[in-house]
Order: sequence, then C-alpha cells, then structure tokens
Amino acid sequence: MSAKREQLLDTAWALFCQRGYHAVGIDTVLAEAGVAKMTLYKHFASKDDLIAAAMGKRSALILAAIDAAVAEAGEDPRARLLALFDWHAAWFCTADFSGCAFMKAVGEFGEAGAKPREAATAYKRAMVERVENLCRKAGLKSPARLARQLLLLVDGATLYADMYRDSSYAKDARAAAEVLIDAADGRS
Amino acid sequence: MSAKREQLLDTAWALFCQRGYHAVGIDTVLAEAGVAKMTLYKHFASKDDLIAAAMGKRSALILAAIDAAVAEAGEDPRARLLALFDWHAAWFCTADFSGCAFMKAVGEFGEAGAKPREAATAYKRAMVERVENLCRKAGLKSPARLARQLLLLVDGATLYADMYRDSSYAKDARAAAEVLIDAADGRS
DNA sequence: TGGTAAATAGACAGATCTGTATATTTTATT
DNA sequence: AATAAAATATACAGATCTGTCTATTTACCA
Repeated sequence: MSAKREQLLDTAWALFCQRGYHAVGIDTVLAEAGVAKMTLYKHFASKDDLIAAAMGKRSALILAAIDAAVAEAGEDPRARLLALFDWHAAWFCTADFSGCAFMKAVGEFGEAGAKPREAATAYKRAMVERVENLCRKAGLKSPARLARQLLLLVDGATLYADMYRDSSYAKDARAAAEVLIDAADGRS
Repeated sequence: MSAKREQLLDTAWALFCQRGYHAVGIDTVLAEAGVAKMTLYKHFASKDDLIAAAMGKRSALILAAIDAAVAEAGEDPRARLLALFDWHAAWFCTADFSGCAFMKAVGEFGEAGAKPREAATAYKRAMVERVENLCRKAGLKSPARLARQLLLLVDGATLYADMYRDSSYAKDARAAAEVLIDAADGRS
C-alpha cells in the first residue's frame, strides 16, 4: 500500500543480497531508499522484521515468476520441469545477480527461531512442493526424492554461479537434471 | 607452532560457522578461546585475516580427510567417487554440524577481493580439481562437467542439511550421483 | 638462574549499530 | 481550505564493534 514501505523492502532486499544482512546497516538502507528512520520503524518493528518482510515479498514474486515460466513451457511435463532450470539460467545472467538471499539468510541466522531463517525455510519449502507436484504430474518415479534432488542441483548451481560469477553452472545443472528425469521416467 | 594461535583458529572457525562472520565479534572469540586480545592482533593483522587463516587451516584438514576417505575406498573408481558423498553424509550427522563455512563466507563477503571470499573460492577450486581427477581416472565421459555436477549435489545437500537440520539429503545426493556416474560410464 | 619471547590485563579511542524521542513538515482526502 | 495521516529532520541513548596502547606477568631456554 505505502510507496515508502515498498521502497524500503526493495532497497533492503538488494543491499542485503549483495553485501549480507549483518554487513549492511539500517542507515545504509535508509540512505539508499531515501526514507527517514522513523518511517522504517513505523512500518517494521525491527531490522529482522524488515528482513523477513523483504524476503516474504520477494518470495511471492519469485514463486509467481516461476509459476508463469512453467505455465509458458506448455503441457509437456518434462519441459515444465526444465523450465525451472531455464528460469534460473536467465536469472544468473542478469546484471545484478548476486546469489540467493534465502540461502544467505540461513548462513547468517543460525538460531532456530530467527525470523529471516524461517522466511528462508518457508520459501524453500514452497519451492520443493512445486517441483514435487511437477514430478508427480509427470508420472516420474519417487517424485518426492526426485524433487529434492533437482533442488540440490538448482541451489548448488545458484551457489556456484554467485561464487565464481559464472552463469554456466545453470547449464550443468540442467544437463544433470535431464539425466535424473530420464532415469525416473518409466516410459524411457 | 603457537598453541594460542591454533586455539584461536579453531574457536574462530566453530563460532563463525555456527553464528556467522559478522554476527560474532572478536571479543566473543577471545572469551571462548581464553586468549587475550593483544595475542590475537600479534598473530593476525585483522579480523578478516583471522577468518581467512581459520579457513585456510580447515581447508587443509578437510581436504586431507577427504583424500584419506577416498584412499580407504579402495581401487574401484566408482567407489572412490561415492566415498565423497559418504564422507559428507557422516559429516552431516556430527553433533556440531552447522553447514559449510566456506559457502557462508561467499554470502557474507560479496566484495571481489575480500580475503575470506578468496579463501572460500580456493577451497572449492581444490575440491572440484580432486573430483575432476577422480572422474577422469574412472574413465567417465565429460569429466570436468561431471565433476561440477557432482559438486552441485554435494553443496546443495550441505545447504539443505544445514537449513532443515536433516542429514538425509546426503542420501538423495548420493543416489543422484550414482545416476549421473552411470550415465557417464561408457561401459554400462 | 638470568634473559628473552610470548601472553596477559585493562583501559581506551573512534566508529558504527539498532532503536527511540520530539517536534515539524509534507501529503492526501474530504 | 480544513483535517487527519504519513513522512521528515535531528538529536540522542546505549550498546557493540575493531583495533591500539601501556605496563605487567608468565613461560621457556640456555
């Protein structure tokens, strides 16, 4: 609703993703967003709350984008699964790609109840659920396990693409995924 | 050489890995290690230096442990490759497992020249080199690509095992690795 | 046992951090 | 134009952070 609130969420997401959650102070976010400090604390109870809210907003956007990419891939179940990898490949090639802020949150917020950590696990849970459904609808064997394995590839690729600033890991992940999918396909 | 120095490196590694690099202050490390502040700054120029040194020490230890596990796996090339996954599975089950400090360093030190980041990339590079050699000696097709793919699985599993505190991702990664290895094996 | 190196305690500077308090100004709506 | 809500500026408290300084004590080794 509030434009300033959205500005904060977007700026916070970008900065935290680039430089880390603890390394970036509130004042930096405020300066970059062009928002006063009191506005932040009127919208969010704490820095952790801002972080969790930014992750929540982004989670919804990303999941919607992936759903759209899957839908665009047509009816073929195999193509729908591979659309996930193509979406990530395109993401890795964006100019401001700097890794997955959800997995970075796991690294920085080790404590069990921390809100950013919970936001991250919720996102990944939603992700694996989607992939599992795709696997199941494709009639693949052991859909739950296959979904987990495919996400190991996706997140592994995201990590390495960020680490070496090399988008080509997406291709490797996709190729590996094809092998796993073929192996789980009873008709082949 | 110095016992205090080693104490610092080991304590720093454990704390940073558990709670994050920026979230843990020097004073916490000193208190936990039972070492005076001046001793730290006589051995290391800065906190980043301490971090990088701790990563360097641990890198050598881990690579040696993995080499030993591979050697123990015998002569069969496939078994040698899978030993990597078994080693990780055992690691995930340790009481104090809290993810991979190298990949967490990538998340927290985004700047290109940062010492902890360089220590992390160096470690992962040594790792992929080893796996690539194993793939090559096993006579597998596209050994370089396969090595990268296997490491996507390894690090993906490490991430999820930490995230959900669930060691079973090692099994999924291993099973996927077997499929990829079989597919790359011309004799099968 | 004397001398040298390593480690210590503890205070401190200076910066930065999160979060709050107060009073003012802008914006939007009616 | 009047009123209510949203956002602002600014200062501040209190904590925490890295890194330094000085003086003292411990440990080792010839």
